[in-house]
Amino acid sequence: MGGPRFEPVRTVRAYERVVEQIEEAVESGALTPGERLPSERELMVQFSVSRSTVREALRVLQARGLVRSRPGDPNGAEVLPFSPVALKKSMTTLARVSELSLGELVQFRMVMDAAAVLLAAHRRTEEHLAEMAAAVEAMKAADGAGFGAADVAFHDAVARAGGNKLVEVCTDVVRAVVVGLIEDKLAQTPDQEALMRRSVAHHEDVIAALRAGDGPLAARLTRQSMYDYYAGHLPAEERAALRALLE
Amino acid sequence: MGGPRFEPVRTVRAYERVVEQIEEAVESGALTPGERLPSERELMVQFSVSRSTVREALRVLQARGLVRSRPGDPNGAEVLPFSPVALKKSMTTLARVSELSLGELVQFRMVMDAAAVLLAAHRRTEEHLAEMAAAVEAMKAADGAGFGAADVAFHDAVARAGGNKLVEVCTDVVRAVVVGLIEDKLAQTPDQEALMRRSVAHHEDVIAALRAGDGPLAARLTRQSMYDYYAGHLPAEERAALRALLE
DNA sequence: CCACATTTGTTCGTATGTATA
DNA sequence: TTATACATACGAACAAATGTG
Repeated sequence: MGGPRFEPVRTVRAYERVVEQIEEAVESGALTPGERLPSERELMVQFSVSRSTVREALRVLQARGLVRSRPGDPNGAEVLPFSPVALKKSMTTLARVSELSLGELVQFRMVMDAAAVLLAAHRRTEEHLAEMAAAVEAMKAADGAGFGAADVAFHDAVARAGGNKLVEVCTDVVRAVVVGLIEDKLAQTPDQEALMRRSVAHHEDVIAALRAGDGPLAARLTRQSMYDYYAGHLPAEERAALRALLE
Repeated sequence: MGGPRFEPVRTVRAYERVVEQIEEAVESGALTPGERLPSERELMVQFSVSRSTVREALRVLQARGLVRSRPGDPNGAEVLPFSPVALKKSMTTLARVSELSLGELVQFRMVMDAAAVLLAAHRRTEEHLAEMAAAVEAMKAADGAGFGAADVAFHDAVARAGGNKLVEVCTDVVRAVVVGLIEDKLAQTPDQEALMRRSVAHHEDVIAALRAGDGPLAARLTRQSMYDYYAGHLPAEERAALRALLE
C-alpha cells in the first residue's frame, strides 16, 4: 500500500506517432503550405518504421486535409494550405448519420450569418459594400442556377467583411451542408419567383443597414430572411425552434 | 462539333473506393453502431484488394471516427456511434494552422455561447436549471483548479439545454481552444478572487434569466460576462472588435 | 520526343503480440 | 491453458505515374 501510483499505459500505434509528429510540424509552422514532405522511403528511415506504417500515417494526414500525395511525384507529399474540406466532411457525416436535423443546421446558419453581419456592420468598407451590391445585382439578373451562386457570393462578402476567420469558415461550411441537403426540395418549390424576389429585397435591406452601421438591424433582417427562405421546408416543431432566434 | 461532352476521368485510388463503400453503408444505416465489419482478411476478398489497401481504408475511416479496430479482436472493426471527435479535430486544426488570434476565438465564443443561452431559454427544464445551479455552487466552493471545471460544467449544461447539437459541439470545442491558449495568462491575473466572484454573480443572473424565459437578456449577460472575463488579456484593437457584439 | 531514375500505388508473404472461446 | 483467429508491423516486389536530362 502507498507505493508509487502507476498510470495505465495506453498502447499507441506506430502510425499514430508518425501522424502526431508530422501534424505537430505542420501546425507549429515548421512545415508551411507548399513545402514537401520527404519521400515515403525517406520517412521510413527517419521514423524507423516500415513503409506500410508510413503510408497509413499519410492516409490519415490526407484525410485530415493536411497533405496530399500524388503517384510518381519525386518531391514527396505536399503540405496543403488550410482548407475547410475536412470540416465540411465531418459536418456532413454528422448530418447524414442524422444526428443533426435540417432544423438544427438552419438554426446554426441563422446564428452564424447573423454574427457575420453584426461584425460586418463595424468593419465594412466601400469595397465590401460594392461586392455585396454586385452580388445582389447578379441575383436579380440570374436564372435558377446563377441565383444560388450569387447568393453564396453575397454571404461570402459579408463574412469576409466581418473579419473573423472562424465565423467565415463556419458560415461557408454550414451553408454548403444545408444546400446539399435541401437543394432538391428547393428546386420543387412552387412559387420560386416570389421567394427569390423577396430574398433579393431582404439582401438589399441588409446592405442598407450595413451602410448605416446598424449591426443589430442587419442581424435581425438576416435571421428573418433565412427563416422565410427555409421555414416552409421544415416540420412545425423545428420551425418553432427557429423562431426562438427571431426575437 | 457538338459531339458528346466527355468529362475528365479522375483516377480514384483503390483504398478510396473501399472507403466510399463502407462509408456509404454506415451513413445509409446498412451498418449500425455496434455492428462489426468483416475481418481485414475477409474484406480483402470482398473488395478484391490487398491487405494493405484494406488497412489504409480502415485508417481513413478510423480518422473520420466511423469505425475502430483493436488488435486481436475476433469480430473485426467496430462501427462506432457518431461522436464529434473528428469535428473537434478539424476545428482545432483550423484554429492552429490558420493562426486565429485570441480575439477572434473569444469573439466566436461569445457568439456561440450567446446562441446557446438564447436557445436554452426556450427549452430549459427544471433538470437543466438544477444542473446549472449545482455548477455555480461548485464554482463558489472551488479553489483555483475546480473553478474552471465547474465553469465548463455550467456552459455544458446550458448548451445541452439549448438542444442544438452543432451549437453544443462548437461551444465545447472553441472553449477548449481558448482555455488552452490563455490558461497560463489567467493564472497570473492579479485580482483573481474578484474576477471569480463577478463571474459567479453573472452566472447566477443568467440562470435567473433562463428561468424567466428571457433569452435576449440571458444572451446579453453571457456576452458581457465573457467580455469582462477575457477583455483584460487582449490588445485594445481586439477588445474593440469584441465590443461590437455587446450592443 | 524519348528514355531514365525515382516515387507512389498495390500486392504478397511473414512474423509477432493479443483477445476470445 | 491451449488453440484459433485477429490486428499490428515488417519487408520485398512489381506496375504505373511523374519529373528531368
